[in-house]
Amino acid sequence: MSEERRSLNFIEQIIEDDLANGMSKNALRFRFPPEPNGYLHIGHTKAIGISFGLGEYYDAPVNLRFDDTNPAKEEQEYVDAIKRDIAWLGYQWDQVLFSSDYFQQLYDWAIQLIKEGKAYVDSQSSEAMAEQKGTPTEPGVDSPFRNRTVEENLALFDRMKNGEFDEGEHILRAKIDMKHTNMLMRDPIMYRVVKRAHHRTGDDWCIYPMYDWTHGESDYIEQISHSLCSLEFKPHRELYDWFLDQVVDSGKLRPKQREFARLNLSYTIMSKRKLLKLVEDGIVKGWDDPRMPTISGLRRRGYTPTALRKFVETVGVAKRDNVIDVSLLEFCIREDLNKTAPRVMAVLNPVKLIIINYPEDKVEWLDAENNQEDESAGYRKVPFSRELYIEKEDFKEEASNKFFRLKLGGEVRLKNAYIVKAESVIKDANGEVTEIHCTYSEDTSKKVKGTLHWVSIPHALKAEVREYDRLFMDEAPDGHQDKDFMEFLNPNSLKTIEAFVEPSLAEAVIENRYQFQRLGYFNVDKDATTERLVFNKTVGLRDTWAKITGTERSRSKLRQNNSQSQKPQNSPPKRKAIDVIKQLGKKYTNLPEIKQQKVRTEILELAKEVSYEELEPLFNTAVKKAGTRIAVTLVLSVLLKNGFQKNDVIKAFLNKAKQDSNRLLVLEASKV
RNA sequence: UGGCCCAUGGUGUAACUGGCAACACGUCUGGUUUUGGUCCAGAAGAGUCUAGGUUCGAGCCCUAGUGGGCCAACCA
Repeated sequence: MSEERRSLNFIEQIIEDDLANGMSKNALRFRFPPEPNGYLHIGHTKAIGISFGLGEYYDAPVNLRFDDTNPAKEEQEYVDAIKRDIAWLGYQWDQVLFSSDYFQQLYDWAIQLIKEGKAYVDSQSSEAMAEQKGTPTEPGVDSPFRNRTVEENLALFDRMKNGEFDEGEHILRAKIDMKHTNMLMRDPIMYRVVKRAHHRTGDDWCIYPMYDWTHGESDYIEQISHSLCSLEFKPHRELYDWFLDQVVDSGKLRPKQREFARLNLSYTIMSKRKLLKLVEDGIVKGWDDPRMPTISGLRRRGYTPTALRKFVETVGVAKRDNVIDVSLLEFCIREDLNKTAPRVMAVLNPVKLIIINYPEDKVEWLDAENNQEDESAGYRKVPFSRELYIEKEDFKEEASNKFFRLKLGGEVRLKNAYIVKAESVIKDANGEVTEIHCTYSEDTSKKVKGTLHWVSIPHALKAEVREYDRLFMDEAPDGHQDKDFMEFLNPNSLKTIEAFVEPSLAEAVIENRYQFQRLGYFNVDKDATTERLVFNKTVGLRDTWAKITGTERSRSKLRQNNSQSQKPQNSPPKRKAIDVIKQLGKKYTNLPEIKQQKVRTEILELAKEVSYEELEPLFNTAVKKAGTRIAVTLVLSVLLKNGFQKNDVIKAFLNKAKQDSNRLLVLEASKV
C-alpha cells in the first residue's frame, strides 16, 4: 500500500479509531482462519487480502489458523494446499496454528463454565432439540435437562470425553436464554461427540468443540486484535462476545469481531461444497482445473499473484452484498500480463500461405521484439520461409474496407517480416480455401492497414492449446431457489485445439506465460512434457473487431445487452427531454413569469416526441429537476397526445397524486 | 409474525466530523501503432430506494415505509 492511500474502508477506520483511542500499534494482530475442508477460492482471496493486507500495512503479525474442529470433513491435503496458495499469493504468515492446538484449554474452560452453572449436558435427540429451539419468530423452550446439577453435568461431560457415549447421545450446551431473539443465543451447543480420527490429534479426543465455542476463544488465546470475517457471521458476534465474557482477563486484549461482505463473482459459484461436487462428479479435472475459481485453478489458468491482489484491492471492502463482474478480473490479468508476458506467434486455426516469389529452400531468421512494453525483454529470432501458416479468419477472398486483413488482391504485413499480396487461392472439393498464393516485397516501409501473425511451416512446433469458456451459463448459477446450480453448466467450457507455434517455444517450461500475438495470453500447463507442449488460454486480448462483426461471441457485448434488457437505455427524445429539463428546470422557479411560459412551451414541444411508455420515469425526473408544475404540464400533454380524454387524464392524475400523498401534485393537478 | 445488517451511474467502491457526487471496470468517439492489443485524448451514463423531518444547506443526521440479505446444522 502506498503513501498516498485511498480513502479508508470501514475496517481500517475502526482500526484507526482504536489506535486513536489508545490501542498500541504493537497490539495489532490479525488472523486468517480457513477450515481445511477444501481448496481456497477467489472469494477467500479477498479475505486473505484484507487480513494479510492489514498486516502488511500496519506491519503487524498475521496468523494462519486452521479452524479444524470437525474431523469428519478435514484433511491434511487441504492444509497443504491452503498454505501453498497463500504463499503463492505472496503473503507471509507469522505462525501456522490450529484450533486443535487449543482443545485442552477449551476443555478446561468448558469445565469452568459447567462449574459456574453456565453450561449443561443435554441428552435429547437432535430432532427434539431442534423442535424446542423455536423459530426466528417464536421463542424456544427450556430443555428438560437444563437444570441438571453441576456434579451431574461434570460427571456426564467426563464420560462423554472418555468415549463412553455414542455420537448424538449427549452434548454440552451453554446456558444462555432459550427465548433470546438471536437464535444462536438459545443455549448453543459447545461440544458434541464425534468418533473419528482427527487429522492432527488422531484419537486423542472424541468430543469436539463447535465453531462458536472455538473461534473467539482461539482469537483470545492468540491475542488477535481484530477478527475479521464475512457478513454471515454477524449474528454470531453476540455469541462470540458472550463466550469471551466468560474467560476474558481484564489485563489482556479482548478481540473484536467485525464483518465485511464476501466476494461474489458473476458466472461462478463460490461454495466449497459445490466446488467439491464439480470435482467429485468429474465435471472438472480437479480442484486446480483452469476453469475453477479456486486459487490453484486460477494459477493454472495463468493468473498471477499480482493480478489477483490488484483485483482484490480494486474490489474494495464494504458491507453491501455484491456481485463483481468477471470483466474486472480479466482486466486485472491483462493489465499485468501486457507488461510482463513475452510475445510470440502461434496459429490456432491454420491455413497455408505460400509465397510464390520466395525461394523454396531459403530460410531467414528475422528479429522479433519480445515485448514492446518492456525494453529489457530484448529480441529473439523467428524463421521465415516460403510456406507459412496464418489464421483462417485472417483471409477472405472478398471483404469490405473494414476488413483490415488479407483479401485477394490486397496487401497485408506479416508481423516481424514482409508485406505480402494475395494473388490467388487453391480450394478443395468443398470450396474451402486450402492455399493462399502470395507475392512478397522486401520493402517493409510501405503503409498497410493490417498486420498478421504467422508461423513457418517447416519450423513450426505442434502444441495442444486448451481454450476455456465460463463454467456456467447463468450469471448467478447458485442464485435460484427453484433450480440446481448444475443445471446451468456450460457443456462447452473446454475446447482443445491442435495448434502450431513458433520454434522459440521449445524452451518454454511449465507456468511460463506468453502473449500469442493478436490472440491472447497463454501459459504452459503442467500437463506439458518435453515431447508435447500444452498451453492454457488465460484470457483473450480485448477484441473490438469481434464486437463489430459479432462473429465471435463477445462477452462484454452480451453482458451489455443483458443489462440493457434489464434497464433500457433512454430513447433520444427522452434523453433530450431530460437534458432540457435539467438545464431549464433548475432555474425555472426563479424565472419571471413570461420566461416560465416559454419554458413550458418548450417542454410541451418536447413532450410530443416522448412515448407513453417513457412517461413515468420522465415524470419522476421532471418532478425532481424542474418541479411539479412543469412535470404535470409535461405529463398532461403527453397523455393527451396519446389520445387520452382530458377528464380521464385528470382523474388518473388525482389518483396517482393521492397514492403518492403528494399534496403539491394534487394542487397542481386540480389547477389544470 | 421476530431480530440483525444493507441500499450511491450497467458493475464495484469513494465523498474527512453535513457544503450542489468522484475513481476503477465496462460502453462509445477520435488519434498513435508492424498486435483491430497497448498507449493518448475525449464522451455518454447516477443526482444518491421512497415519503416526511432537522438545517441557511443532507448521499451523509432523525422518523416511517419499500426493497434486498442473513439467522431455526450435534457445519465452519
